[in-house]
Amino acid sequence: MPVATRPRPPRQLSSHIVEELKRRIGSGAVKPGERLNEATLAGSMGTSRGPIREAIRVLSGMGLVTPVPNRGVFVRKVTVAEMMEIYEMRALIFGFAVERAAELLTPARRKALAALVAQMDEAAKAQRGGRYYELNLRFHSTLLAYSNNRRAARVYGECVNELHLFRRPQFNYPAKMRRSNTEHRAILDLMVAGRGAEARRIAEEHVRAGRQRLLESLEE
Amino acid sequence: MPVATRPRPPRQLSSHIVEELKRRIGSGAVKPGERLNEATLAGSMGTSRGPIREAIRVLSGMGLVTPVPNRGVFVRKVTVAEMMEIYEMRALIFGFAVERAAELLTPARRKALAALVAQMDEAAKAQRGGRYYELNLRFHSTLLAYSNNRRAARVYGECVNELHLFRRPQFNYPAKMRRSNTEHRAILDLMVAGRGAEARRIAEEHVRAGRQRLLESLEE
DNA sequence: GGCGCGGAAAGTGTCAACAATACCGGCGAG
DNA sequence: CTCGCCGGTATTGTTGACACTTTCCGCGCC
Repeated sequence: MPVATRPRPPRQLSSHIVEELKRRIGSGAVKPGERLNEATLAGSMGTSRGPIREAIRVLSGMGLVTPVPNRGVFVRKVTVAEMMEIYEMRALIFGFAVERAAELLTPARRKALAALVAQMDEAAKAQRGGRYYELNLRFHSTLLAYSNNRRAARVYGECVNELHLFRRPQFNYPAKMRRSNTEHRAILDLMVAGRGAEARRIAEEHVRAGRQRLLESLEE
Repeated sequence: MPVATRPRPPRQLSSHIVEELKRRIGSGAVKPGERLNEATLAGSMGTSRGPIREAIRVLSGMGLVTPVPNRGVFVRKVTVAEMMEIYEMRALIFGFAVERAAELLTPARRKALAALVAQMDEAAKAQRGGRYYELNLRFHSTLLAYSNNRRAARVYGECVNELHLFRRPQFNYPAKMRRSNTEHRAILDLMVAGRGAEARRIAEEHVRAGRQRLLESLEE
């Protein structure tokens, strides 16, 4: 009986499996193009194939995996061309969100963003790439939240998720972190100054610059 | 044996169920906020609950329905506020796509778009609202395809899907159709003239104008 | 030696039954 | 009369078993 062997109580819903699978895909534990074996996953999750299949269908609806009839589902393989397209969408939406967030900026929000930038400075100084990466995600998603457009935030989140695979090993060099954070500060300053349109332009360039940095690191 | 009683061979995959459910939601056969009963659906589709559940999970991943643990899934209720947000996204992405499509315009593509505009003129003259609606969707999705950014096309398609419920009963008045198509022609003309940035601005306004028209028709 | 070909193995697609949970009555106490 | 308790019922969550398809490997044939 697996009752005693499982520390956590039997999960109430298959949504936990979705999270676990997203984590495995995002962390690279399962690589793009790989097939998800239902029986194996069921074994490793301590459940039956039913919930696994349902979780897989959720991922399929989100476009993270592509199902092939009678052959199984394969984790989405993001080509470089697709990556470029996704980055363009990210730039577009992020720029939009920055301009909106500038219009809707409050003192509290301004403080929260400034705090994040300061923390990123510290992380860069301490050469803590992982921490910077995490704060960077938070900074961007916070801005999206401040745009008061949940739809935009959702789409942006999906783009970021799919770029995870490519972006993980970035930000190991302090120079890159500093340059990136300089752009963050420029965006925030322009927002505070009420120059939303300019902030938007810088924000778009910021994302495109990130794409360029990633592209160069891929070609090595 | 159901072999002889079923005209179509037993469906190969639950993806047909997904299509059917999307159709039912899009056509208003099941209304927003309504619960999807697995057993009932299974009966009406002539299948078991398993495939139904999987199809429902796909819709859940796409955000068309929201699952509540132990209570079932409910079709997404789009509030007016959310509709505004989605329209903003649509305007943003459509404008972006128009500018890109202008850069990538070829004679063949130009002809295809012009043909659609001409057909919409005919539909408007014949007061065929349904046909105009369909052509209108095609015109927009064609432009998205011509932007050569599949990601943008996908997100745009999702937005349109969720707006379906609101937009269906539009375009019953010839005046609205004509005005809408005038904007289409303006966009295309600017694209052909190589003035992509202006086309983009008009395209954004075109979507926002559609939103405004819809908003007014809702307040009656 | 290369090429189909048949059959076993693996894996997905489907189903019916069981367990667990939430809704909906009525009933009694305060 | 209202509030809380308590069964009955409907519905979701989960499981194991079975059918079907694809894949792969060894074998015989050309």
